[in-house]
Amino acid sequence: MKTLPILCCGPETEPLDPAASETLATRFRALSDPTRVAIVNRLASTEECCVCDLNAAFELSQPTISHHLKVLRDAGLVESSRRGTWAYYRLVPAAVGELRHTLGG
Amino acid sequence: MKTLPILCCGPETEPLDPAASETLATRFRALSDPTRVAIVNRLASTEECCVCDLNAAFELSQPTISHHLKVLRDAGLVESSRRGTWAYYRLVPAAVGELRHTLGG
DNA sequence: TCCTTTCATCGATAGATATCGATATAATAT
DNA sequence: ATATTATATCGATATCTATCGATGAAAGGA
Repeated sequence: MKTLPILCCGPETEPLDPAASETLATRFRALSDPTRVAIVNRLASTEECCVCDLNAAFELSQPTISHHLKVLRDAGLVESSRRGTWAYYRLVPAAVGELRHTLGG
Repeated sequence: MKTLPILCCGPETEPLDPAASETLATRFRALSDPTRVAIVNRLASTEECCVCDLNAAFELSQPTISHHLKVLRDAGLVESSRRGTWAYYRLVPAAVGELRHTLGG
C-alpha cells in the first residue's frame, strides 16, 4: 500500500487515492475505541488469548466484547481460531506493521 | 506514555490503564476518517499548507474541512498559525511519532 | 437426550459523528 | 465606510457506533 508519498501541497495536488484513504481510515477506526486499544495491547503481549479471558478482563457485556473483536477482525488487525468450545484471538503483526509504516516507520 | 508492556494474557491480568487507552483511542480516532487521513498525508509531504488549498483539494464544503482540521487539532496531530487572512496547518511530528511508537516502532 | 458452557448474532436505543447551509469573525482592498 | 475574501462556528440532520438483553449455534458432559 503506497502511503505518504513525497508531494507538494498546492491547489492542483491530487489528494491521496480515495480507496487507500478509506482502507487506512478503517484500520485506524478499529483502534479508535479505548476497549479495542486495550484488547490489542493485551494481544500484543501474548501468543494468543481466549475470548473468555477477555470477557473476564473488561467490565463490559459478552456481546459488547464480541462486537469489538468483530471490528478488529474486519479491519484485519486480529484473527481467530476455534478449538473445541473456545475461541482464541491473536494479533496480525503484518497489519499492525502496515499502520506503523503509514505513520512514517 | 507507557504502552504495550510485556504482560501475560490471563483472567487476572489488568487491562491497559483506562486513561492511557482513552488518550490513544482519541489520537487514533482522529485518523479514523478518510478525509483526515488524506489531509495528514498532504501535510506529511510539505512544510505547511494553507487551508484554502485544502478546501480546493477535496470535494467537501469549507465548513466540513474546517471541522476535520479541528478534530486533528484537538487530537494534537496538527497545529496552525494565522498569517494575515490565511491559516496554515502543519503536522506535529512528535504526536505522529508517539502513535507510531504505540504500534511497536 | 437434556443441560451447561462458550461465543456469535439480532434488535433496540442512546449517544457520537460527518455533512451542509447559514452566519460570525477578522483581515484586506477599494 | 463598504465590499470582498478566508476561516471558524452554529444549528440541523442523517448516518454510524457502543452498549445491552435476548436469542441462536455448536460443543461437551451428565
